[in-house]
Amino acid sequence: MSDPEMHPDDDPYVLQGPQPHPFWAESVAEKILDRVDDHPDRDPDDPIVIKGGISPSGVPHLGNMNEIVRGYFVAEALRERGRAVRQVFTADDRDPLRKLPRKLADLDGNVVDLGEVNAGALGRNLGKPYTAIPDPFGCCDSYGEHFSNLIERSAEVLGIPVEMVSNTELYESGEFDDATRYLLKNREQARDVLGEYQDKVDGDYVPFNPICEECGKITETVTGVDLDAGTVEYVCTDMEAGDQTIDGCGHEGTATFREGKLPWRFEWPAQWRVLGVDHEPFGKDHAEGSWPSGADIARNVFGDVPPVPMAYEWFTLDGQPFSSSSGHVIMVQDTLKLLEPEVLRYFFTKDPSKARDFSIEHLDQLVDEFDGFERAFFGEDDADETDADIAAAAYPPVIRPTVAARFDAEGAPISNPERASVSVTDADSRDRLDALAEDTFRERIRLPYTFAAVLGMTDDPALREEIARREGHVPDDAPEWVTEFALSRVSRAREWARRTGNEFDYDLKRTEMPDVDLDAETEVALDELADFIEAGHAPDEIQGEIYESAKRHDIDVGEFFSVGYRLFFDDDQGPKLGPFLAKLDREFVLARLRREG
RNA sequence: GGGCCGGUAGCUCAGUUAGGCAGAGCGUCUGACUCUUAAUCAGACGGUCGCGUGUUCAAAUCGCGCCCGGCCCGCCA
Repeated sequence: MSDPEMHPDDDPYVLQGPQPHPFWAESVAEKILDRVDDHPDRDPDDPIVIKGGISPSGVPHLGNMNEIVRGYFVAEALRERGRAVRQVFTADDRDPLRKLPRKLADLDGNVVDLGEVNAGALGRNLGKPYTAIPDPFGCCDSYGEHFSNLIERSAEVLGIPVEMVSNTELYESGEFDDATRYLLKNREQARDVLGEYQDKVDGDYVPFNPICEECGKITETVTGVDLDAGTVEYVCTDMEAGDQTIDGCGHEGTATFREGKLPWRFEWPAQWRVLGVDHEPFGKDHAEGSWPSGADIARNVFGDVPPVPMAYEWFTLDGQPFSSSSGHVIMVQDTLKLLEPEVLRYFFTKDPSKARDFSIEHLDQLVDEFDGFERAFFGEDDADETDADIAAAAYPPVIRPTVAARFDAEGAPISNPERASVSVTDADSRDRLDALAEDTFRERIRLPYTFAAVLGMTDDPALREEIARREGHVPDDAPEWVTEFALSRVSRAREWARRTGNEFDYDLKRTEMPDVDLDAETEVALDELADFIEAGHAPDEIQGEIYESAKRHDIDVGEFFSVGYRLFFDDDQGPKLGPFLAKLDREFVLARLRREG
């Protein structure tokens, strides 16, 4: 094994060094155009193909979404330049199940322990292709289809148009036949090239793994190749999978090219060939491993030009690596309970060559940053030039699926839209929506995230709105859709505060009175306050009376407020108390101030 | 052991192309507002730009050496 020279175009760290554009996706798009327009045998009118792909092996977490969302921004930059783009995603579902995941997720994105589904049944399927394993949830045709569906839904809720391609179907329909035949015919050459990267490749190596017709597992021992018949002979031997061995059944049989799979290092370049892939982002795990060999195989075995690569760094979740097995994961569906989809899309506009933490604890920072990004696009901030340039390029693809979801074809706002994101690819709709974003959507109001969290202290929508108005976030003349849109952040921010249990996690203690320790003076002051409220006074007057009653009894004003917050929120801070108490139902307020329950 | 990517304020991150005063937001602290929803406003604190070294009038930025973290270099994907 040596260290083969890499073709200069195949360096996967494409964002290293000088870049022509401030937004990375535009720089990558430009690279793709250079390659595509240079390509001797390709029709410039053919759509550019961007691919991503993973094995549907378990919970598809936010990190996995890089495969789709990074490609989306590149696709958008190309569409912006008038090119037609197909974004495809291969579910690499003929890969064998190698070990049992500890966590799974149902189609709605609820994570469950392996023990909650039929683990025993799953264990019998080690070594079989994901599409040959029954769905543990029983809702899809196979294990592979279940998790492919989950990935597809993740893309869908982000409004990203992806064509899902099942690898198994590519094999079964014969799409891989030619590439397989070619590799088997040229297996000397295939061995030589791959042998540069892998020690294990020896004279017996055959780049094809049949599926055993007896036990259904992927096998590795090919004993003969019959190109004319289009078959291989095999023996079903044991297979090493990490530290464990998956037993073979010893069966000797014959398989067609459709009854097996190519080893990954060949399968990837074969996918590029079959699907005509022009660009593919991939995680850093591939960057030094399968990418260099794959690019080499494409060039020097298949005689193809490999796609424009892009290695991306991995995300962490609250500072720790994502781990499907331990359950340290978050899915798109989860994050959308905490943030608007455009904020999540924005997260993926950041430089892919840097590792990034998705911090739930500091989610308010991400949202604030997004709000600033949006203001920069609309020219509402004195953003610096670079930020403005990035916003100009990145904001339209970030916001378009949101605008598409919230306005109908005539540009009229849709109240409580069913979906938060709708994907759009055709040029006319894109233009219409971008114009809509520029003139109508620019009126949107974003409540500061932490303020929205505080508004979540009450479930009463009218009260939320009133407080938002009183605090000047929503002007009197705001159109109805603007108000609704502004307040739609409250439930998400509320969920964030609740989940993190942070200082914005106010919760009106309606049913049970929190423990309070009161001295006699304070009790009298509270009684007087209750009497005052009972007599019927305006919100501002109640606020004033809180001061007055505290002063009358020589109680520190700050402490008296704290007592109030303790009584109603079991917290030492909270909303502006007077107006808030004025809005709550009188009976409850009086009873609580009088410590009656 | 070898290769690659990353390391900038307490936190999240810009800035590294093309060398030119060390930056933003958040947090913290102080002050103001006849003071209590995230307040707001003003100000302050906060840095060995991972470490060292070389080049340079000038280094977060370029070279070399090293440290730390991650990934790859077996299999698999």
